[in-house]
Amino acid sequence: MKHTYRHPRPALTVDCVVFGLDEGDLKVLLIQRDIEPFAGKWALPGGFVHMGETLEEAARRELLEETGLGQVYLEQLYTFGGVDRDPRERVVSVAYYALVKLDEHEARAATDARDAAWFPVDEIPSLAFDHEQILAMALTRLKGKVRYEPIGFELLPPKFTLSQLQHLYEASLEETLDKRNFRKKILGMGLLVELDEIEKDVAHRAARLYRFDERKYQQLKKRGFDFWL
Amino acid sequence: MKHTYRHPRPALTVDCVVFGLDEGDLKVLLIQRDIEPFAGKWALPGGFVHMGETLEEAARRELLEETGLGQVYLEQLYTFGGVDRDPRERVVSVAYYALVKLDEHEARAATDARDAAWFPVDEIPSLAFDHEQILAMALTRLKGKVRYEPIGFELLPPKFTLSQLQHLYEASLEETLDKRNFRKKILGMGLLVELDEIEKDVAHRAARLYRFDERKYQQLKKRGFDFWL
DNA sequence: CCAAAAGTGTTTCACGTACACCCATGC
DNA sequence: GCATGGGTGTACGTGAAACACTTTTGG
Repeated sequence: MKHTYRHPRPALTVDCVVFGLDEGDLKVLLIQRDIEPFAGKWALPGGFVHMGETLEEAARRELLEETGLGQVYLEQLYTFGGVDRDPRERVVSVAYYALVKLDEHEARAATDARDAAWFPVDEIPSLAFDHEQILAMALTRLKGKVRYEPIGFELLPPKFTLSQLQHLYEASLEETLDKRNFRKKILGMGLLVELDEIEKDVAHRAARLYRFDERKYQQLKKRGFDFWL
Repeated sequence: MKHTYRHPRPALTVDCVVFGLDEGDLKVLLIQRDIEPFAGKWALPGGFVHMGETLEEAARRELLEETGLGQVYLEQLYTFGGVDRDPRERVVSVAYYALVKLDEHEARAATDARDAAWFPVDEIPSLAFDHEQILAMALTRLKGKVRYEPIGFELLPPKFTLSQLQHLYEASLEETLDKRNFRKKILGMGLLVELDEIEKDVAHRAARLYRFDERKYQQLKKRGFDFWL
């Protein structure tokens, strides 16, 4: 099947930066390319946008096909339109970033034909195309956004300890936080529900578990509430 | 000349939301379409991305061609990929927003064949395609960004009064600010240079003129300075 | 002299920040 | 009993917010 147009067109792709939290370490999901160009190199999961799907649908489809991940938090990052991004032809790529609860998805991460693996954000190998630039922008964005929207919870399991939450913030903000001040502030927002449950199988005093109260957050947001740090 | 591909491709366009400040009123530049679809309707300036140019270059070119504006502050906003955005065929559009010093450009705004005009942001007519949605997002973004980056100065002439600056902030934030607190804060940042000049031709006490010290801002930013409000 | 906007300080209160020790549990 | 992380309160200082009158100029 051939498709002909009066003017040449760039190809259009989506690429996804997938963040996950592994024991307090922020990681990114990469796949190893099995075809040229850049065969053997690591790259962000992504692919061509089909005619009948929106950009976000394309991103979700690629994510599912290449990494087995469904039902993730997904947000558009930026569109990369450098003329020579791809050595074959002009390709414009709409980049998304995703936040996933790693423990729920870890198993299926490497199911496709291509090799997929999680890399700590400070040990990223050299990447194909301009994917290093995309990843850098995603990190900057995550760092900025995590401060004023409670998206961090997308990286944690439904039930979590305050220490886990703190480590998440320390990892994404790249700074250490004072334990008491952190707890004061986060509990003061009233968005966490204290559960009647504690950690298990830990070699020290077990911590209380909490969950994020999405419902309450939506209510407060309507009334002009600002999440902050 | 025909161009043939193995798979169908969306067309790729750029659209620009151009903001200008007119006597304290925030305005947007629109052009009236002279061809179908939506002939006669107002729309954002924009057009197709050529093969040899980046997305930003395309946006600048369209801006120059359709509105005569060059040398403007330009930043990518979002990419709109709804399947039925354009009734003719699949078109994905990368939206940009621009900030222009209106007094320097006003004259040439309506030079092209198409009619161009500035509309106050609260009196926008019904727009072609999904341009109302794009405009709404641009306003939200402007409102958010103006708080933590000194982009507002892009809307003012090189020499301005503190009242002009305050009105700009009041217009983009949609809230009123206390005069004394505003002056204290903005002068406290040390980013404004007091000039040996005052307003002219005003029917009341003339205000002192200031200019923004771009050089100093770049220095402070390197040292981790945060612009705020 | 009147209208219109320019310009100027102080007080109050909330919140961010710094800081150190005891507790519970598993091994 | 010891190692490991869990959990808790106070004091201080900075910065945001509220608030009203005098000054200058042109008409």
